[in-house]
Amino acid sequence: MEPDLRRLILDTTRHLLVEDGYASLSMRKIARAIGYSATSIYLHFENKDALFHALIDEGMDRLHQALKAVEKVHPDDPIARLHALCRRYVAFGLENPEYYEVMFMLHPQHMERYPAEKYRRARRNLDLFAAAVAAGGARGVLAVEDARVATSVVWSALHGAVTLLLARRVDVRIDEAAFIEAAIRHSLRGFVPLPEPVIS
Amino acid sequence: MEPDLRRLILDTTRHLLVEDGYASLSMRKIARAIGYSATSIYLHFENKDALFHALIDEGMDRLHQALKAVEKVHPDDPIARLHALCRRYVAFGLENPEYYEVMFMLHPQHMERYPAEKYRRARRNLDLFAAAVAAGGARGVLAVEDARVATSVVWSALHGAVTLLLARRVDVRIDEAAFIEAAIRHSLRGFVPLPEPVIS
DNA sequence: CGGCTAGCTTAACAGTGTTAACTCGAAGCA
DNA sequence: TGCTTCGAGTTAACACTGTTAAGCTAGCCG
Repeated sequence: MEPDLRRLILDTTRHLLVEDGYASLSMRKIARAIGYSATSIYLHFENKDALFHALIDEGMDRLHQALKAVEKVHPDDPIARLHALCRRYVAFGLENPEYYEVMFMLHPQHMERYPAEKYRRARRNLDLFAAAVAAGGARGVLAVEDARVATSVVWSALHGAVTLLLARRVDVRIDEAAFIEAAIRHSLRGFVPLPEPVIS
Repeated sequence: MEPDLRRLILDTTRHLLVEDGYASLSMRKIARAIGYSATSIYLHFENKDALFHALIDEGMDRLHQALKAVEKVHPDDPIARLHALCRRYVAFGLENPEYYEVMFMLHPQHMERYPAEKYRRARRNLDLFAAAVAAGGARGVLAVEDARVATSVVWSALHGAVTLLLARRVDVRIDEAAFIEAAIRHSLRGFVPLPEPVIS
């Protein structure tokens, strides 16, 4: 009956994810929400994991679009570009907690491994950071030893901030915006070229 | 019959958590492992959440002991102390993924909120970091604006590294130890005093 | 009309957290 | 000793979960 039940399932799932969270989401609940029986979902997705993988795909695409948009704003200033990418990444995580959770926080234990073939899609997002880091390194404005490692380190810092905020583990007396800005600045300051190693 | 069934439940739960992971852990499975009926667990713990809260308590204590041990090694060098605390924190997370998960990665959605009264216990661990950060700030060897924020920022970076590693999201071509060391150094370098703001 | 198929359904299996009601033995006490 | 109380542990049940097997049915093709 429905022309694109798959599309309807995905939208409803995302919607329920926002409303009730990942923990309480069930196939039967999704089915109830769309007015079909639970088994209909299995006609469009192999299982619950496959459904979440599809959501990861969409989330990665959305993030990529968001990051690409800010990337173009600073084509010639790697530091400003990196700063903007960081802000956008954290903002995306906080604006789309349901996406962020399925994209980056579900463990291999919780979910069948995200197919390796699809990892490339996920890596595109990291590549935008890597390009800015490498450009800054090449231009000498950022102290970068290994661009690949440095990129992961920055990502790691952003990921830590997002996840702590989403899990509400950050001291409530700290202003959220101030914390985010401090985390990003702190991470970028880790790239400041030093005359000699101060930290041994 | 059993002199301390509560103790047995906790140990078995931790054991199962290590072996099979959080996702596949059930009250009935725990009960089967200890040779009691599932409902016996409810005589010692209000519900599954309470059982996990007890595990959080133990994890926080273990972490505190680990951090206190390294804290005493560098009583007069805030930077070295902070560095050692960071290493130990990450090591703890990777050595005790099951504890780390229930301690810092379960969402309020997944679990009844960890009681506010017990948060103090959790905060003790952060306080060890805060003391080192504040000491470094007072001594002028670390550039610290707001010690509370700075402490959370460092913690956030460590948390990001631990969670990405546990979720196996870090590029497999990057050596784990190198990544950890880079993340910690990067975070500490964010405290290097600067003559003027390079990052606007 | 008969047969096929796509799309959806119901029924079922084995599992989950949790509650209510029960058993049963030990302890306390008259 | 006999009776009661109590507490630790039990079974049975409820309302869920993801998933599979089998069945139904409307529409299309020959």
